[in-house]
Amino acid sequence: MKVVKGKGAPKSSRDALKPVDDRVVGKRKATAVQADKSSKRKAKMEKKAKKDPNKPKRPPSAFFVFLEEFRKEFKRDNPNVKAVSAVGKAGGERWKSLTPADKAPYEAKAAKRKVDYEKQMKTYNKKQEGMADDGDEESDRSKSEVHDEDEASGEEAPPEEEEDEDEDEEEEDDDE
DNA sequence: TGGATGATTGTTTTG
DNA sequence: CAAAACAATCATCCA
Repeated sequence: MKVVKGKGAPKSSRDALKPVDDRVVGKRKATAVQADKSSKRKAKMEKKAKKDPNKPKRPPSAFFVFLEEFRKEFKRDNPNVKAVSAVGKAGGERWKSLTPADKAPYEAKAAKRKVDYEKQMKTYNKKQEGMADDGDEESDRSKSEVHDEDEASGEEAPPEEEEDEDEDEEEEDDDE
């Protein structure tokens, strides 16, 4: 559990879907936050920036998959709300409200996303293979993967479009 | 004009 | 093993 932001309110606040503020943007904090390094991506970067030409982005977690759908609904119910934080908060609360069974489909999708990501990594690794920038990196792992060029190394998604989970997903969660 | 931020949680990544 | 950063989104904001 992360207890960094204070959030003194016990789970009560989370339980009840309290209306989120409409406009959260604009205020930021106090006109003194961007004074960091407005240059690259986020204010995090300390100093070492890795220069990656085109590295595949990380696969969205189940939460993000759920969020994508949730955002649509959220906007439907709150077309006036235009704050990413609003959806994020609402989504987070709702996410915790879902049962593992509900998250299952999302997780399944996220899992698929991850597999796809691995494929992208293989392609990405392949590129790196030709580009010997620094000489380091592992070396045995790519070889085994690249070995087969049937589907794994196939950069394009395989024709097999298995949609969703045909397996049993209803994981009867009895615990909670 | 365009990068940046805010907020959520989960996964990926790196040390 | 653990901590950090980053993944999407989108209106708003500063130089």
